Amino acid sequence: MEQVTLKQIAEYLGISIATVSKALKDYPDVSQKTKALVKAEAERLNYQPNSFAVNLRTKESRTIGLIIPEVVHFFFGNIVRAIITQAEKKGYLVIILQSDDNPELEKKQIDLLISKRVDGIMISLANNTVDTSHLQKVMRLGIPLVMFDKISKLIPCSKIIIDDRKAAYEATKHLIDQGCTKIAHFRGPLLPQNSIDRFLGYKKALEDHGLEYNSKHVFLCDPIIYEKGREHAAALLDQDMDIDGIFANTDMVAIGALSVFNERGVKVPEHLKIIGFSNWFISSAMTPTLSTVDQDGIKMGKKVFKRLFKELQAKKNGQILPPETIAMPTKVIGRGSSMLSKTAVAAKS
Amino acid sequence: MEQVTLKQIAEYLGISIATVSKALKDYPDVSQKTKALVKAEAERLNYQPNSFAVNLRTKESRTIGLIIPEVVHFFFGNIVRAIITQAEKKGYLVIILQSDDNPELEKKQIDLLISKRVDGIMISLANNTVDTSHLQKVMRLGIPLVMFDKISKLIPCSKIIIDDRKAAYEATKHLIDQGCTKIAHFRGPLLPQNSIDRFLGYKKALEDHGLEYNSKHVFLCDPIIYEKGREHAAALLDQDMDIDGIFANTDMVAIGALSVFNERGVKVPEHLKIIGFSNWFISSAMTPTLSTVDQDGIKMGKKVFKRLFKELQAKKNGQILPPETIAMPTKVIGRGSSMLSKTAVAAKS
DNA sequence: CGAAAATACGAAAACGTTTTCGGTTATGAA
DNA sequence: TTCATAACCGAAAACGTTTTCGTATTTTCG
Repeated sequence: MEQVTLKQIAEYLGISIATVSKALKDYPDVSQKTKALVKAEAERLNYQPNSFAVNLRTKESRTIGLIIPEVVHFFFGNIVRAIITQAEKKGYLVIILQSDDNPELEKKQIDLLISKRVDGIMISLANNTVDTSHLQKVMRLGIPLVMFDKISKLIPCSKIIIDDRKAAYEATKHLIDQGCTKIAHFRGPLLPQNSIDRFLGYKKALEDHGLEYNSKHVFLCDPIIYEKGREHAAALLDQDMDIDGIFANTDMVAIGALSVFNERGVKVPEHLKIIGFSNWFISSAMTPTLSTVDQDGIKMGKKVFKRLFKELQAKKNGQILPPETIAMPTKVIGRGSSMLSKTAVAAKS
Repeated sequence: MEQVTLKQIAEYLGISIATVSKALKDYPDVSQKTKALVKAEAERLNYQPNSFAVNLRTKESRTIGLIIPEVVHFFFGNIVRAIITQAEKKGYLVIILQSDDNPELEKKQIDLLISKRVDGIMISLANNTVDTSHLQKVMRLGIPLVMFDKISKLIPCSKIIIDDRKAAYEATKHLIDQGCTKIAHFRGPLLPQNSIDRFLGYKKALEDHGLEYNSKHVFLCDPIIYEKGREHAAALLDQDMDIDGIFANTDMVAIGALSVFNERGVKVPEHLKIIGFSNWFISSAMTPTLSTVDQDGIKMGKKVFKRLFKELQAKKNGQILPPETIAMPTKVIGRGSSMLSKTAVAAKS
């Protein structure tokens, strides 16, 4: 029941603790013979180093922290998954915390991770995080920090993002290409850079294609949930607005809208075309299938960890890497909700 | 940049390390005056105890491990979320590992958690885990272990589950109550107790209501994915099987089937009724809305952590609790895919 | 006033590892 | 044989905390 220690192996073999330790780590100043003996004994006793002691001595925990607004989320879920997998391959364990989009909680969680002495931190900010003092603290302590998806431009750390503006532009352009002329936007909350950029991309696309921008055609979804999609879709119909296309901030919202149109007999895509964002798995299972913007969570998660790992390695060598911002590619996926032809088309971006 | 230690506070105040430590922990043998001084100084220097040292000394990490087959999953996602939240409230951090339904990986991850000296472990087994030696090892080391959802009856630890058999029985009965007489079952893989029990519940319901059980009406979904639902639904139609109801192992499979019926113009629920399992959020957003069995991941997650916490506390007091198996309630949720009336009905269970 | 009891503090060991540095023995060369 | 060198091993410090136990000082009370 009690875990075996170096001391026990040493006593059993009648040698010193130091030699046992060195033998197990293949130090050159231990003979092959004793190495073999020690290793055999360690194996036999099922020795596992006490990581508390190792951590204390080496000052590293081989553990990294991850804070995200929400775990139950197709996009974030994939990121989490990719990060865990990659980290494990490199011998790192991941502590995951969920901020629930609550800046206060986020702050506490950062402190928690710091006090646990994690080697590095990855974070996607809460929607309305404005005070960034907790993040500055992380930087000040020299803990490698990588932000992704929802970032703050104020913090000089590495960031993995997508070009939301460009992606939104292309989603909107897709609707225009399909013949839409009056396009509404179901936007996300006002604060996060994310929703701002998507909104700006939408607006720019309209302007570039000679369509009038009308602020009445922009609906706020805060929070970004299914119900908001339903709500605004219903409003659209009730007010008899002359809309023939919708660019939704997120698939979830688009699906909400879609459900209202299905209920009310509004034909999609004939009467109205709609495109979402994120390419949740479920969007391809809807009727009609939902057009969307593909945003690969797995690739992003990989990138996030890899960047952190690089900074971790650099720190070990006493270096400090200059922050880097990487934009992941996205692509518009045209499906049944925006295209009459049944053949789905993918436009590169 | 360097973290402040007890020693520094002690030197600054000209007192001993021991007194500083005790002052911060409100030991009775420290005067109010010095306590105040120490606390003020600690606050000022932003002291945070080095958890490595604390862990080493106290032999507990205040960290627990969680292994699940898949993070990106509505049900598991909710469980993860609930566990993280509850754990944080009690001062525990959670290390999450994903087994990808791979028994080998699961084994390695258990070893990883043991070597990290987590205080306790929560696990939902991979679908085809048969060798349970790694779990026995956990038990042998006296590490509190709680299994949930996908469990092994061979391990004498606490388990949080649902009564799959009963739930499946009631789902099938629901279809029968709606007038179905030829009911197919899209079942899960052969090994996990889960799918076995759901299958058995289905079979029992048929028999209890005078309907003939026909093994040709049972379709295997392995893995349990959307595509399998589509595949079997298509087969059903192609072979012109005279089926008027489907009980699917999972909502995902039901949604796959639903999409085929939508495409092929099979009216649901008029021609055919269908019910899923798990009550994924998305099931209420489908057209038609999907009937299902509600299985509350959040409640289950809470229960899982609470049980582990209890065992953790007991262990601290040198006790060891007898294992307990808790079944969480489920309930059938009738929606558009199985009921003609638009009003959804919830039958208690 | 003197003894007993209460109060406040600190010395030191312990947790299990890593790593430096010095020492001992064996090896080889002169 | 002698000395330099290489090969191997171990003593000991260090990481930062917690906690026991002893001691010195003060207080209490007969």
